[in-house]
Amino acid sequence: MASVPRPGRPVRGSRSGAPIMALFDLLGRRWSMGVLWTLSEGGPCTFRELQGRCESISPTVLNARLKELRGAGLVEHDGLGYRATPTGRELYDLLVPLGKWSKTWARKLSG
Amino acid sequence: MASVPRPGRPVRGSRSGAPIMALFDLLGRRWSMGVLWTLSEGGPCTFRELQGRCESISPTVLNARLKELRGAGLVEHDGLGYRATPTGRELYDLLVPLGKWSKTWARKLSG
DNA sequence: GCGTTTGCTACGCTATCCGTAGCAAAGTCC
DNA sequence: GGACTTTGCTACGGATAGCGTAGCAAACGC
Repeated sequence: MASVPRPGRPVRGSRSGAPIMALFDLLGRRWSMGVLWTLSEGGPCTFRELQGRCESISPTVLNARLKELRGAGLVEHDGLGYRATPTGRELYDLLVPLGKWSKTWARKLSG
Repeated sequence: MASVPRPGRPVRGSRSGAPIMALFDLLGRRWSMGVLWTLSEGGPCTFRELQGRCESISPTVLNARLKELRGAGLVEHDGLGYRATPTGRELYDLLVPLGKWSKTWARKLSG
């Protein structure tokens, strides 16, 4: 499996390991933001339900993304299932404006 | 080449084509956010200089990302080179908080 | 016991990404 | 005019990441 990108160490796309590049490396993987988004919006849930919420994700990739997000301290797993950590919540809060913006973007593209 | 994700049409990861999922599809590709970030931070520049700023991107992928970002109306190309469009700027402005946040995230992970 | 749920892995295939090389078109200089 | 450089981009072959389907071991419910 690919290693979990961590700020301060060289990551894909940056020898310096600048935090933003480490973050982009982490989030710039298929389904990374989608999983965090879905988990934060819909609330904590099991692996299988998360798979269901993300209509078309394969368990292989879901598991990979969850490992990475857990390694990055954004998602955690307890007896009841998966949930966003407070840190993951923070990041989700920063993604919310993207959700709003994407709607106006959609109008621009179609109109 | 992969098609440019557009809101309103089914995209990777969402049959509904919800704008946010189309955006995640677009941004959740290697170097997508990095290119937009680099272009917005450093200002307009040529293909080759952009390649230089992104230390380790291959021209194949840079060209693919640029086509997608242009198709999405976030980047444009004139006689002088590439630049972020006003829309691309808007999106960049939403990414800036991620840059700030990533620094505290980095401290959390290392400390 | 027996069925269900859960988290996850195995497998083979496709798509994406990689580095290196190089090409055609457009300047730039003399 | 002709040589040189810059620019945007493509070709190629190999490596990595992601895909869908199937299934397994452990934990639970009854």
